[in-house]
Amino acid sequence: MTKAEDAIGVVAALVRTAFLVNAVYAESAREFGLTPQQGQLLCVLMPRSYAMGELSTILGLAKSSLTGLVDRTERNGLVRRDPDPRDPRGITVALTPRGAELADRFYTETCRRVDVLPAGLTGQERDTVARLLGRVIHDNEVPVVFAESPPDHP
Amino acid sequence: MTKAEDAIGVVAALVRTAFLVNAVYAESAREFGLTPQQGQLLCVLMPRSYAMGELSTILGLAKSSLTGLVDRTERNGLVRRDPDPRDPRGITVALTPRGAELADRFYTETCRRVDVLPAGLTGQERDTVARLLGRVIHDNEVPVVFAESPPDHP
DNA sequence: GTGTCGTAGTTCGTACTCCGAACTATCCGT
DNA sequence: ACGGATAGTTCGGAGTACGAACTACGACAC
Repeated sequence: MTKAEDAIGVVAALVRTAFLVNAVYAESAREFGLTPQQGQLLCVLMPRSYAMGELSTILGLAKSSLTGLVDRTERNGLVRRDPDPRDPRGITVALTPRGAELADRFYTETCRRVDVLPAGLTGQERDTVARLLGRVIHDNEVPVVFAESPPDHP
Repeated sequence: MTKAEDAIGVVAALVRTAFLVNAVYAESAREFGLTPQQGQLLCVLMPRSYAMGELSTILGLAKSSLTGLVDRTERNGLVRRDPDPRDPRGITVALTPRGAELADRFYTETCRRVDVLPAGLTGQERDTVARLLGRVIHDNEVPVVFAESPPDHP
């Protein structure tokens, strides 16, 4: 049984877990020569490419912020801007081959690192956490900033 | 029952929850005229003051990064640098009255906002999440960047 | 006492993040 | 063809973060 002094409320549990996960995410990105934001961009683009406006919504950034992020990531050769054939104003951002390869490696390694965080939980407890947080994510319409499975796509 | 397609693994659940909580935290800070980092600094300092080196460890920042953060927060009149009586080299960072008042309000409001995220869960489910994440936090020795209860102190 | 080494914080230069306001160019409805 | 929405970019400014180099002091040895 958990001692009373160690008990914690949902709110603190969520905030502190977020802090932990962020730190791990940032550390993982760092070792791939990525900033957390650039890593996140790569992860979002793994399944498919998006327009700037879509990315802006998904990542929760102002469009002007995104321009810079894509600029820098593009300069690193990881993403590419393609014109949208249907609308001359629009562009779509896609991973370059190098970006896709790096995204895969970063994603895999980050999964590995986050996976060990709940190492002290039983398989069933992990499932419970996944299921309950899954509901929270669903209820709050959290965008897919981190996919469930890697290149599981068709 | 959750549909299979909605099922999610622990890793993605943790990463996406972190994303959600961060966004809420940042939004809350913003409305108090704080950056997330400054808000976090205030929250850490709520129970007591710390030396720069301690803060550096707690927040996971390089000491040089912390100097700037404390500088800016100090410039805003929210924290104060006091000399450490026991060691002329050291200083301790403490909340000013204004900082303490703002920290309280920010903390309370942020709690309120994070608290509604798992609104779709039953009381028991919330307890389960709190207990399991509490173990993860404990196992990974996550510093108290966000306290359990507000000014619960004597 | 006087080295010498470690520790506490700061400074400096650099790169990145983020925003809002203003701007350009194009789409779309009338 | 006009006028209002929409897609992205540019610009200026504040903040974040790091490592390397530096200052100043404590602590231990001799």
